[in-house]
Amino acid sequence: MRLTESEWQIMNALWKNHPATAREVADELPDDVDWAYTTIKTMLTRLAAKNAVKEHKRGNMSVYEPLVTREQARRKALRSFLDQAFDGAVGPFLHFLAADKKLTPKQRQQLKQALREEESKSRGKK
Amino acid sequence: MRLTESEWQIMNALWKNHPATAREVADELPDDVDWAYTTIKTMLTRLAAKNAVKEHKRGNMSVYEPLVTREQARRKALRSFLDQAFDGAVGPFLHFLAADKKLTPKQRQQLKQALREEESKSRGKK
DNA sequence: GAAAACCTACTACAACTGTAGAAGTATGTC
DNA sequence: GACATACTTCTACAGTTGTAGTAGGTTTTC
Repeated sequence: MRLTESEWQIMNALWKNHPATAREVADELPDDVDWAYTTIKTMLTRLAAKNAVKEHKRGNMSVYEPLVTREQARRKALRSFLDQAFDGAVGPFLHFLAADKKLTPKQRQQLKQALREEESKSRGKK
Repeated sequence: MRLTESEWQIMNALWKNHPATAREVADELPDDVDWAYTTIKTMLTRLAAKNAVKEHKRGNMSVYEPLVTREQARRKALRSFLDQAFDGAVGPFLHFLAADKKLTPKQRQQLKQALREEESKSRGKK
C-alpha cells in the first residue's frame, strides 16, 4: 500500500489530528496546499478504498480515521526508497547518509546519540 | 526531475554500465524484470525527453548515457522522501532510522563508523 | 419557509505510467 | 538476393494520479 504524493499530504494532516472530517483535514493542510474541498473528499475516498483510512458516518457526515500509522507508512516508504535507489541495501545507504555534506555537525551528533540510545536499549533487553 | 519506479530500474542498469545500447541495458536489468525490448526503448526515450539520459547515434544504433549521476538521483529521492514523510525534517528522520529495530548491530556500527570518518574528514578541512 | 451554506456521491478529464505491438529499415547469413 | 534478425520510430491503451465540477440532499439562518 503505497501512498502517492497527494495522499501523503492528506495522511499527514489526518495523523496530526484525528478522527477528522474532510473540513478538518483541509484545515490541517499546509498553507501552500490549496485544494478544492471536493479534491480532499476524493482523496479521502480513494484512501478509504485503499484501506489507508476508515470512513465513519457521524449523522450525515463522514469522519475519517487513519488505518495505517505514520510509522508504518514511513517504514514502507523507506523500504521503497531503499529498494529503488540502493537495491535495498542498507549499508550503502547509511554511508551515503553519513557522507551527506548537508548534515550539520549537530545532526551527526544527533544521529550518533540516537544510535547510542538504541544500543543501550537493546543491551538492556538482552 | 523525478524518476518513476520503472525508470529507476533502467537507470540502475545504465549506471552499472554505460554508455550502453538498449540491448545492453536489458541485459543488466535484474532477472525479475522481464520487459519487452520495446518497453526498454520506450523508457529510454522518455528518460531522454526528461534529460535524464543522452541518446547518441552510433551508426544506425542508439547508445545511451546517463546525464544525472546516481548520487544526484539518490539525493533527489531522499529529499522527496524526507519532505513527504518527515516534513523535510532531517532530525526526526535520523531518530526514526536509528530506532529501526531492523538495523543490525553491525549496521549501527557501520553507521557510527561512517559518521566518525566524516567527522574527521571535515575536521581535516577546517 | 425560502435562501444560503454545507455536505455527499458521482462524474470528468488531462497528464503520467507501465507495458508493449506494428511497421518499416538495415544487417547478417546461406 | 531472399530470409531471418535486429533496430528504430510510432502508436496504443488501460490504470493511476492530480484536480475539480455538478447535482442533489441537509442544516442553518433570517
